[in-house]
Amino acid sequence: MNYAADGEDVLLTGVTDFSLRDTLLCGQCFRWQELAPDVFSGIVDARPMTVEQQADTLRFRRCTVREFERLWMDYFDLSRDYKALKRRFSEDAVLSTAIRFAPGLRVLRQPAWETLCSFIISQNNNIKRIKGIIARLCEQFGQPIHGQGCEPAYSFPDAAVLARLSEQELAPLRAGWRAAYLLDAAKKVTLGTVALDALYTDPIDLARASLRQIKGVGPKVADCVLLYGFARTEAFPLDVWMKRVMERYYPDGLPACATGHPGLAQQYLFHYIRCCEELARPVLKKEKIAAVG
DNA sequence: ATCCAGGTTGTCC
DNA sequence: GGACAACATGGA
Repeated sequence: MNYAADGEDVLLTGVTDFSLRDTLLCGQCFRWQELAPDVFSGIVDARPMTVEQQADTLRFRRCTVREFERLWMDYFDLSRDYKALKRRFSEDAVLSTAIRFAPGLRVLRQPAWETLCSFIISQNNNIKRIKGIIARLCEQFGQPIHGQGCEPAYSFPDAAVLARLSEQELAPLRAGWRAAYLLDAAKKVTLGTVALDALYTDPIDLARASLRQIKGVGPKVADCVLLYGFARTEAFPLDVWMKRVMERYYPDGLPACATGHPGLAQQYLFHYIRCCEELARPVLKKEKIAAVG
């Protein structure tokens, strides 16, 4: 893997084990938009970006090498050895299948506060609506940025900004009961009751307990935040889909080859089972079973 | 109309 | 500890 300036862009060549599409569309992030096949625009840390993939090259449009190293290298988890990781995971048959289904999947390292809010919003919600709520949150309360296109872009609002707002002021987001949870998160982060910086290094259970002081943060949301916002690959989000995976394939727990990074194994399994949902959906609902007699 | 969506909370036992 | 309804929105 090599990177260098190419005109106004940064060009990354020899990229392996990487799919921009699978990585950005698998439900771990909510602010990227596919402009054309394999061309995505999004905003990270108040920095708008358009990225495109062609085979084993990635182009970061209008980007300096310095910015690439400071932000995007980390964000896309480009330093991790996925090849070695996948080799080890593939000792297990189910994981091997899931990896072959989406070999370019990666776990992003997203901004912590944004990730916390995003996964509070995600609870009992669907991805399309999650994206809508987050978009409105940024438009209403974020800072306008001059983007790369003509449309105005907005940063993700700081915790301190949200902490001043009332539930009524959040009503236009149409976030339902989650609005109160967002405000509680904003207050606790602003006051330092929950110190986000410590969560990069705290023992995982301490980090979980810290996040769970926030109303609306239960075990699943806490682990999503730790995995996607802090690269804590020991975290293992158990949502409805992963519960089906565990029930169906791993009644005795994850295989030994996944120890150490269950969160990364989760990523392949989650994507696989969600895309092949006919394998996972319950055959019949209770009512229908009753009706059939 | 009813069910579901990357769950959590409060309230029972 | 586990079970279970309620919670707001919007799409299927």
